[in-house]
Amino acid sequence: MAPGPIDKSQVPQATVPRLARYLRVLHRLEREGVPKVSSKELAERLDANAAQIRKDFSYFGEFGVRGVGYEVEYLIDQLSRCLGVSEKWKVIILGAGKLGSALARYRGFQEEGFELVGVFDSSQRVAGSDIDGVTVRPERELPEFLQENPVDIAILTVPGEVAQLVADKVIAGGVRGIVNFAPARLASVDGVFIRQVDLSTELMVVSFYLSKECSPR
Amino acid sequence: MAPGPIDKSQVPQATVPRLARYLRVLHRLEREGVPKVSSKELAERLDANAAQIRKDFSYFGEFGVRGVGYEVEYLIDQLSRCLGVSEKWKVIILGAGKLGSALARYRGFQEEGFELVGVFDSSQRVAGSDIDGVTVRPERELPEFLQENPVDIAILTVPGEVAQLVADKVIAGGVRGIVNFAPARLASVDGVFIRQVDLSTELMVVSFYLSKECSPR
DNA sequence: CAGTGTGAAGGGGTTCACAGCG
DNA sequence: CGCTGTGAACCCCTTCACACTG
Repeated sequence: MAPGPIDKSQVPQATVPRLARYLRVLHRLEREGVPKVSSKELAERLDANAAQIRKDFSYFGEFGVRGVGYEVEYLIDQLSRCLGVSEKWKVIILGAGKLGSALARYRGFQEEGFELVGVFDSSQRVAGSDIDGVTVRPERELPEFLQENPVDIAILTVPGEVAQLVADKVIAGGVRGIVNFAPARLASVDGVFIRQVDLSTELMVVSFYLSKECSPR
Repeated sequence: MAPGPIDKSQVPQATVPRLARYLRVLHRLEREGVPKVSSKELAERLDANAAQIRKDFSYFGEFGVRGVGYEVEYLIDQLSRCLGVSEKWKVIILGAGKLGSALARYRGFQEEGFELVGVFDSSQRVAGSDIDGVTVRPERELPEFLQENPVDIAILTVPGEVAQLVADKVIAGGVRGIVNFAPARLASVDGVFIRQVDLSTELMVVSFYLSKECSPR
């Protein structure tokens, strides 16, 4: 692959979440003190296809040594850079309900370059309370907060009915990335990346494959 | 499409989660009192392609009336049956941590034919506590519980290190479907459907598309 | 004649197979 | 000689276009 900046539109969308998974396994290998790894070994750990892994890497550069494999630490550096997790991203959570506060307390996000700088909720009841050191603020303070504290990514865990409204507010406040857990499609906006996550569909997918058949009538 | 039982392997994997989303929009239309809908109208609500929707339906039967569209209630019945959510599925949650208890309290699951019959946790501290009427039990009671109460689906929200261990236990206990939120691939087992959900990758996907570029070195 | 149902075309992603290199 | 990097084949899925029908 040619050197120089990579055109992201050339990278298959399906590749991106896989890179994140590769990175997780690589971190584990690093902790285990494994210095190098082949695409075949990685594939076994992930039960994936070795060629797939090599091709995914190839969109970004040549990270391996032919006949040998990949140096774990070097590969982690490269993939982190490709995924953009070497940068420090400022994150806020909108909606301190069940899911929102669960995510706020989740360590995993913090570990990979994401810094939770605020939690907002419309309810007066939860406002002022504290989630692992981050204060829950009333949602009406959001515009002012965004003006004073530039935020990169917003996680939406609000009810579906207000999701679009809240999304509009964070976008107006300069947020460029949204992970939406609310069961509502958000209108797309130029320059803003929106990722939809549908937890409630997951059980139905399982239900589909479990149910014996689905004959008409 | 021919009548009679449908072969699930004929249905594209990508179609299944979409059916769940169609169903959600249809339920909203039902609540709004809309009696019928065309694939074009559905497509606008979902921002999807109308032909896609029609093709997805076509794997299961002919649900519409040419020149008219689809009757909302009838379509809901048909899609529910296809997805298997007309049946009542018994669900347990393994791991009453942040995410586990958030999911346990989540109403959405209950509404679509899924019945939460148990929550289990390895910690003595949480065992005995109560989440919206469901008692959290110590994990060692799991085998006995599964013997007395047949369970269809298990939701895994345990730490990654013990996920495989816990999965083995529920499979041994007769569970045939697993939704795994733990950041660990589970070994596949014949006759058991496993769905992997990776929350921690979602932020990285956003980070990828936000970061300006990823030039080598 | 409007909107469904669907064969066929098109595109994207995965897998193969092997050339290339350490 | 072994494993990477990658063009090409393959496969799955999406989209188009239109025949079909209430």
